[in-house]
Amino acid sequence: MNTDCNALAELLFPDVCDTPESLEQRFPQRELQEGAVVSRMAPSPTGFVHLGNLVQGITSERLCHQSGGVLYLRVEDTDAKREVPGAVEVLIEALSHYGICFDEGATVDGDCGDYGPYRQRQRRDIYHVYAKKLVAEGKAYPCFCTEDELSAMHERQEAEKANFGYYGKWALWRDRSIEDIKAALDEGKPWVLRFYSQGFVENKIKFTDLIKGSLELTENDIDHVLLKSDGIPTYHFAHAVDDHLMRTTHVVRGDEWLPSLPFHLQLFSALGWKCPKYLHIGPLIKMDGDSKRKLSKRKDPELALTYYRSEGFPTESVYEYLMGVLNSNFEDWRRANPDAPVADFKFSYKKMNPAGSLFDYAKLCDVSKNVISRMSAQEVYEKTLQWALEYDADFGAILKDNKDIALRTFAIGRGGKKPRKDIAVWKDAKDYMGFMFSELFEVKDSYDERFDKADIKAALNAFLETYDPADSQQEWFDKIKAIGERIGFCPDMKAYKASPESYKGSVADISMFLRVAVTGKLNSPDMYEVMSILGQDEVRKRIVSMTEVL
RNA sequence: GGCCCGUUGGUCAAGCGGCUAAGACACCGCCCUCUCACGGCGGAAACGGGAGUUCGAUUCUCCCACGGGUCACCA
Repeated sequence: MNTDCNALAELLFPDVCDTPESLEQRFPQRELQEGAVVSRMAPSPTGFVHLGNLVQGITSERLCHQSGGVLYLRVEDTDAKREVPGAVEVLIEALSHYGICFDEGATVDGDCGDYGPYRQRQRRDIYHVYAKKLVAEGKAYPCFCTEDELSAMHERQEAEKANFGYYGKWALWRDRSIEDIKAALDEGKPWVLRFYSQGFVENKIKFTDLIKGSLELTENDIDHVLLKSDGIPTYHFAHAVDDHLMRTTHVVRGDEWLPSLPFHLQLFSALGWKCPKYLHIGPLIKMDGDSKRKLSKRKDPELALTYYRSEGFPTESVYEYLMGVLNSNFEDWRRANPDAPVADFKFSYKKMNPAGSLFDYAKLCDVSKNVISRMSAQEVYEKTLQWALEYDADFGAILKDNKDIALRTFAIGRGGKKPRKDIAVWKDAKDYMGFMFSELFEVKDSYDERFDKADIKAALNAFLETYDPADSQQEWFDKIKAIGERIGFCPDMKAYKASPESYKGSVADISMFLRVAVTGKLNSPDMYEVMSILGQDEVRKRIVSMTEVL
């Protein structure tokens, strides 16, 4: 048997010249401090970067960089059919945009690091060394089944209510003689390499996942494909070989991989390797009608990272929201350390929830308002401008041409102990401050019908008469009170609330008359500030035109 | 269908055998206040169900229900 296995290995992989030993030497153990985590992101280059990638990326990145370890990028391009040109660039760009930077691995212009190549298709020869070894040891064998045969098998299994898959009596090529194999090979039939599973579904294995805790799984009895007919490995085989040779200590991935974990464990064991620690992250869920489901690439635009960019969420907001989902104590930490860099937060996988989390848009907006409220006016201006130039060109041009006004408007109520929180996404800036620019100013709201138009007009005219841009805020406000008092509006809010029926209204209403005239809206930031930024001429012009339409 | 994971207020979540079961978002009320925003105070709101183990279960075990994931030469 053993001689047969060796002969088969030679027959299948005549060109392999490297040995497992030489590869071990080529990729030695990393010399890192005690407890250093080596992890990776291993996406397939589909051109679509989603929240799940980021969640996994943040987790890996924190674990590595908090421990003095290494984070690398490996491109899982084993499925040529799904590959999209330029996807690697898109991915690297998107992740670095969110602060995920790699220490080694695939880069835009090649590889960086001693454990490459980091693109799986370029590692073909490496996989074949181990494929040959497994065959020689009787742990893998070629299978010549066609797609049709396989699907026929699946149907029969369905009819017999048997478990699906290539195993036991269904594994047609499992114990074939070398003569049969030779014959098939001579006919030029395509073949895949399958794992010779020694597992039984009757057996349970115990395993501890760093996030899920202790698990009891069923042993794998399926002879999974190791190498596809083009000689390129499947995910499973590549995972074992790469993570071993690249000296990965922690594998962070979505929990959709949990069902194949028993197989991976078997593979590591068959190859004689210690398996890495695993962290299986629960999925991001969303409400769909009354039920929940995993966020889907096809149906949910909010899964794509580009969505947040075009909506105008600062990258920090998305990052901090996700950090809060991963480690819920992050929120408390952030409140206590409003200005500290996120890297100061002690991230722990132990705080991660084993279940999936529902994506909460309202929460994201709240986080984002807080993030933006901590920024300087300058920063808000720059980021709004950057966003607008890309997604709202007209607004972008206005911001660019009116930098001073924009900057001063963003500065209203900013920087203090209790900053305004009006903006969750850059898009909000337009509604918030559009009236500051003549191009966007329009009267959107109207006066409450309970007010007499003559009173409104009188108040506006009185304001025009007494308005002096040199007034202090107190002087300005005193004048408004006086105007109101003269026409029967209470100047003192407390007195007004005590007996509202004694007055036509209050000083708040007089302010509102001005506010609608000047900003076109019922709500706005501080009127005194707004007026001083707009300037006397513009303020007068707007009030005059309001008196004309009344 | 097989296998696996999960289940604390509307949502995110603390909790890890004994608590009046944190906190945040959203919601409601009040206060502050020239509107809004901010801030302050308060309110409503939860351990899926059933058996065990235990002096005592949200916490441990089992069963059920529900939800999710996975069963490819895709990752």
